[in-house]
Amino acid sequence: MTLKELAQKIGLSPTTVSRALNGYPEVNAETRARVEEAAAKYGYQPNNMARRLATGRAMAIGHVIPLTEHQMINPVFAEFMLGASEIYSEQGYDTILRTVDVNGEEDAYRELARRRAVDGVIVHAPRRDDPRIALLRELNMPFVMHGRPVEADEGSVWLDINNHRSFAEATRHLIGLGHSKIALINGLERISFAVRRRAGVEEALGEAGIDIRPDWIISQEMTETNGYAAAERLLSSGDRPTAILTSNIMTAIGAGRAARDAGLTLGQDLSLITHDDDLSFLSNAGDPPRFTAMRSSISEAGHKCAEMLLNLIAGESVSPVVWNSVFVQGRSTGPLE
Amino acid sequence: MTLKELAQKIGLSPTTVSRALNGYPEVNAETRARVEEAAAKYGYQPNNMARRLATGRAMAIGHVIPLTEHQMINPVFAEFMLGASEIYSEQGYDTILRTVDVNGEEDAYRELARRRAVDGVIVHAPRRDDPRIALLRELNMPFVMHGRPVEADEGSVWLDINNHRSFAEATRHLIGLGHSKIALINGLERISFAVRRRAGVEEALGEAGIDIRPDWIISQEMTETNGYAAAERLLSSGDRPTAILTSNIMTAIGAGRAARDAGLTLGQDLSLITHDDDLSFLSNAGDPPRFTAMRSSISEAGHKCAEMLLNLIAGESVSPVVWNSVFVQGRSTGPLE
DNA sequence: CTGAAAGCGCTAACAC
DNA sequence: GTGTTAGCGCTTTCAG
Repeated sequence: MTLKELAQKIGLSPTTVSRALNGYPEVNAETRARVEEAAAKYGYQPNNMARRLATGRAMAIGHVIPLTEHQMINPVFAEFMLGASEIYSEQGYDTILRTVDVNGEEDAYRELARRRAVDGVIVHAPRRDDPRIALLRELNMPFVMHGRPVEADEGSVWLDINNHRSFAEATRHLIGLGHSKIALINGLERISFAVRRRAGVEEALGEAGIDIRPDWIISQEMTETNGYAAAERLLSSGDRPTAILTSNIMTAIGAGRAARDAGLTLGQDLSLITHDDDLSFLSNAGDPPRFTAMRSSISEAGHKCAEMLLNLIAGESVSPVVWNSVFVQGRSTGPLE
Repeated sequence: MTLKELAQKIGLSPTTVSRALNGYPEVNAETRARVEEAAAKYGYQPNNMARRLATGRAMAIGHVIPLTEHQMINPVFAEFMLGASEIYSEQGYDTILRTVDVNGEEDAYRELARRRAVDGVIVHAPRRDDPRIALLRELNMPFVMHGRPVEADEGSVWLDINNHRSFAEATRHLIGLGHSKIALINGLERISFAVRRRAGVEEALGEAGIDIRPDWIISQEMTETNGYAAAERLLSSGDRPTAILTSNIMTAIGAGRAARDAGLTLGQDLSLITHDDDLSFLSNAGDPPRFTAMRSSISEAGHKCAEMLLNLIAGESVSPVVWNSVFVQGRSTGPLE
């Protein structure tokens, strides 16, 4: 069923039907109702290819995922898409995915632009001196970043949680409980959030007059294996931290197990606080230890980023957004609370 | 630069230019050369939207990823896409991704079909009584499965490794080394590969007259945490297995650590063999224990599946493909080898 | 408020 | 071999 056929059925011109269905204001309310009813009745679906050609818009959003980081990005990415998809499909947009290896990133963006395959892209996990920013500007491609660029930057649009504040607060919380030997198992510091988290921790330690021990600040990919290894190292010394902050739940699970293997009881011999991206799949992840967590919902972030990007594409002006993580009291935070 | 403009530049009709660029045989070789040269010179890029409308083909392949399984599917999926993308972009196809939650799967496929957004889809990890098969047939949507359907099924197209044989061989290998107390930490048995792997192990045990111990065959999502827990249980009893087969490397890493924590030395007190999907990111995963592995390359599988699907879409007849995993001798297989 | 007409940029019959 | 002529199904001026 094409627009033309539908128009014939109800004795209107294709033009009017198109306008009615696309919410143009000049259409008579009654006419619109009639059109909508008929469209529903005949199950009319506009042909996207035709619409794309006529409007010049691709009606698609691109996501370029470098495989190097997919261990970290992937769980987050899937959850992000869940939220973003809601907006996309609501508005009839498709998601175009390009998985690339280390060196394929620039090419992928260039090709998307050249082929006019997408109207805009989402950039995940901005990095230090991120080359994607300049590239996308050069390509004149609208983009929204999930995460905040490290470098001060006028005019870019992003959504981020308040990493600095969250980690400062968590550290203050620990200090308030009486801790002074506090370690951080952070993500890779070439990604912006990790830089900010570290700064937050250091700020809180500084305020309290606690010396920063460089060997207690660990930066690595956030996997369970790495978390285990890092915590094992931290805890093996006689002079060990009494509290550990971790940057995500996988790391925390690893660290928690290392603590147990070292004969320590969480919430008693060791405090563990983790940032938790609230990934839904974790309900399946066995029975990980639970900690006081700073939660932020990735799928909501996806939802919001998608909204921001579509607004940007529509020509509206969009400002960066900072969300605060919610501080949640869980089990086994102790020892002094 | 449009086709028409390009045609004018070289004094040919748009038709001829189109034919030359699209490899139609009737074009004069010299003409074609001239066209190609001009296209390169002016950087002509065909407008995909127009081509799509004219041909009626979406020039896109769909991948619907249910989030429930993404813990398992995701690492595999990213690697798969790396291989598939090569074929897709070579042929000018886009990848359309839909991430859905538990109940959104059917809707997603229906919508892709209704909006003619894709020319075909790849179905990942076929399940027992997989509803997607009937659905896609109903929708008349070409599809290729990565993995083999559990139920015998005429006419469906898939690529699978020889799960049954691989696991049977690995088991025979262990038996040949003198083992008789062999456990399997398998994936979820509602996914087809796990059913076949179990059957392979049981066949080899049966041949050797070894009784199957149901409590030594464990079926669960393949995560490091689960692998640890399962191995811990298996090894805690006095009557413990001397060899463990695991279904993927994450599980193996977990199991390996459980063994170590139980005071066992791999390749001496315990043999560990794992299937390894050859995920490239694992080079970053710390320093996991290495085992005798049955390797299969997921990115090659993606490459091949994409090829099969595009052929299918082109109307060629395509048959299912079985690939053999390569059995690789690694470190620490012992104890008797 | 509605309609007629002209494309969007390409492909595909059909002629020559 | 190459060109001419119609579209693909929609949106969008421009009239009325």
